Amino acid sequence: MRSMLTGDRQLIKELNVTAVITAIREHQPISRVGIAELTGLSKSTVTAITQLLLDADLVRETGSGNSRGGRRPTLLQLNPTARLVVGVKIAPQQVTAALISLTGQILNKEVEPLPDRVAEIVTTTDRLVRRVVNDAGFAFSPDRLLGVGVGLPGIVDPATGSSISSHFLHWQDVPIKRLLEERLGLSVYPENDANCFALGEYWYGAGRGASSLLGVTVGIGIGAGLILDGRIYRGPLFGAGEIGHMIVQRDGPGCACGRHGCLEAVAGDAAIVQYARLYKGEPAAYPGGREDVVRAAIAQDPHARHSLAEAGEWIGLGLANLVNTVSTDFIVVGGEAATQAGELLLDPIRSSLQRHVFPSLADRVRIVPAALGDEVWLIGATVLALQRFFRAPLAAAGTRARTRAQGGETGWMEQLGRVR
Amino acid sequence: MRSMLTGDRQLIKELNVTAVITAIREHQPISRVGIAELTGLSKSTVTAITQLLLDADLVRETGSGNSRGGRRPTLLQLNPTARLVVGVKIAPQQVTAALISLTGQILNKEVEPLPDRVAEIVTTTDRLVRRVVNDAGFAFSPDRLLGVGVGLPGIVDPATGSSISSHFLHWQDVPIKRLLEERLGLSVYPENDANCFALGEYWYGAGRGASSLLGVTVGIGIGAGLILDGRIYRGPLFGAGEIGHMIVQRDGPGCACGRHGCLEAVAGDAAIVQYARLYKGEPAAYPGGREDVVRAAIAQDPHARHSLAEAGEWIGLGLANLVNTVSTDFIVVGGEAATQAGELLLDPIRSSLQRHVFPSLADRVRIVPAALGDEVWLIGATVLALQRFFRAPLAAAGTRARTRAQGGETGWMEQLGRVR
DNA sequence: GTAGTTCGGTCGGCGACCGAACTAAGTTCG
DNA sequence: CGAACTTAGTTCGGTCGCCGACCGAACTAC
Repeated sequence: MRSMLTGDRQLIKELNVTAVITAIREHQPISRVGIAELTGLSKSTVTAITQLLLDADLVRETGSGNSRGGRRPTLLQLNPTARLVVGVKIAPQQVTAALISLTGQILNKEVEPLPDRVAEIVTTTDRLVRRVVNDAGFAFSPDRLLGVGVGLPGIVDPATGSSISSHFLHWQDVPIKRLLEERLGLSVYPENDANCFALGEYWYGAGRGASSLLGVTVGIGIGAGLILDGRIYRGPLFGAGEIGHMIVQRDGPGCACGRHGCLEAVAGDAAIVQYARLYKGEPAAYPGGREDVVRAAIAQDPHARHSLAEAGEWIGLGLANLVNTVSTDFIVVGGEAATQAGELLLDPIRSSLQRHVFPSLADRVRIVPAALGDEVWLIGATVLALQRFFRAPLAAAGTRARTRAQGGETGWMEQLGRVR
Repeated sequence: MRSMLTGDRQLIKELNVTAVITAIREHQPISRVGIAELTGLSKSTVTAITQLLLDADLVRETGSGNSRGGRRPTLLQLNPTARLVVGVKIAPQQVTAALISLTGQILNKEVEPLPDRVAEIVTTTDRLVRRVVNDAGFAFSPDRLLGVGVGLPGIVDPATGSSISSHFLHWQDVPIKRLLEERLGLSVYPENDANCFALGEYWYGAGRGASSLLGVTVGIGIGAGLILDGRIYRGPLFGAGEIGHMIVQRDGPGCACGRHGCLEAVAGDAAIVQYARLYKGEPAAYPGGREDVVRAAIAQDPHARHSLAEAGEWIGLGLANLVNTVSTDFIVVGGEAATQAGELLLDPIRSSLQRHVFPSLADRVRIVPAALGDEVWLIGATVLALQRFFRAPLAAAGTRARTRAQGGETGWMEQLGRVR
């Protein structure tokens, strides 16, 4: 029997405790009064909740701040290693694990090559996670470890934590969450890698402070993760953001997915190389593939530049379509190709986006390069575990929940009188 | 100072009262025990809350149900006219207002031609709303009337309730919410018309029971409203769903919006007529425009049919792109052209969608015709006011709120001990 | 030195929930 | 056909998290 959202005291407490923790995380060092002002909670409630957090050693008092004309405030700070999270990235070539603090710092990191079979991947991941914790000098305990975020290519079912399908890993319905949880004894949060990228940039990178964010990765494939109101948006079919297979050219060139005219087919690594060879008129040019093309473009090769511009034109069109239909206003571009090519790719994307987006929106869309580099995947993956602790930056209130500040407008409920 | 989401007793009460009302609305007639099972609330709480609703005459006891082996249950039903809402549609030619009950029944309806100037439109709307309430024999009182939902073309800012821009009405930054509220003394909820269509079909039409829904209207323009987890998704720029200006053909035919290759330009009414004339080889054929083309298609005219098929092909491609990127699984198609042409248009759309959507998603997307006819706009508009009362069907829990059924998994909070 | 301000803590009360016990009104079965 | 059992709904007492009011400590300003 499905159960509707209802509230009880526990809900209130969870709401308020996470509000306090989040206020501390985002504004530390901060006083109790500061928290009260920020959250709208009363001073007494803040006192009580911070006491709980102090008892649990999640928060520490760290000296006192400047007086505002009276008693000096006691400042509170998060204890970043009171709890820890582990981020894992499963890529086509290798597995990486990193131990990460509550403030997003990487404390330890290790890599191993990716085995072939699923069972071995699980074993390798298990070993890496344990090693990365133990070698940093922490006990491997569920009390200390909030969980393990796992970024991997392909579509993941958020309910079961199964990898529904992953082209690159040749997976189909692999219950990766269950497999890893059985081995590790920790909560495991598998997630699409583009979503991890978007989450990482949203919490700690270029997207801090944005209300929503589209994180685009350009490389062999073209992927995107969509953050709406602080949470990953997956959609009912769990494939949201799969921009690489948006069809931008009806009856266009064939794609690995079996259809024609996908964005990936006209702007992915392979297409970039193909364009460059075509423009140059040498079918064997750029033997090193996309890396060669970008290197040549940086060295002023006009054919290579033209090729990047063409890919950027298509990507910009695809992004414009997403902006037109999803109405998002902040785009972060990363991934290998984008990182290597920088403005040589970003500039054509930007100009194409401007031309193709709905005119009245054109000047309200920001598009920026990724800020976090290669570790964004790991950090983003851990956010999934952290969200049990912290509320997303700027997280919108739930469905109907009032934020205390505005208050009014509801009204009608008061007419009902008191219970009993 | 921004205030974070926090909870207090009032929040709990609001949550639970709306849960109870919603349970009654969706499952009436229903017993108190039934509500308790449905919501997860205790019997005693349900008793208390239903007592409040009975006192307010929002709910009535209507006999008793069948025994399940013990005392017979007392059945509760909503009093559909305990509160009323008014739906308004501002279309390019006319203004319509309808008085609607809590169960979505139209009690009274009136139409007037659309005046030119904004001030006159406000006056006309004010008059219509008052008349539609008074003529039905109800007092025009804010206590009785929950509010007025207003559907209109163009982009609406949900925060201020201003019409940011409306092509068809030639509006730019019209504070329609404020203007109407000053006249009416009621809460006014302006909303994009495609969103109203989607909301109406979601609550009362073809989309009942879906978790998310994409409502597409095909006519002069092509629009769409997106319902995610029971709520309208507008996006940071408030233009979400503007599928009509998705670019499906790079450097394609010019569009009224100033760009090239928009879906509307290759599949709107004008394009349909253009195709038909081209196929037939008579530039002056089908003088009655799209209506003539569809009539001819129904009468087996091959050129007209081919023209609808071509438009459907493009629309299916556009929808496939939305499915690919937003990962929605349920599409309702309505609007004048779709209503008139029926399967002649829907069939090509369906087949094109199947071919263009990401293969693994193809058999999981449902696409159906609208169920509600012309009044969907009015009914959908009133949902906006009703949402203060009812929770959306299947509404997902707020950001972090637990639904009681699953319960577990949070865990860590319990370790904190009790407040004080 | 005194008055005023700010910070943080304590205490009592409130109110919404829940569980347990109870009443009410059926059904089942020997 | 009556006792035992079931189910529906109410009442009552208990719990717990929040809030407002008040207080002392610590600091500034004059």
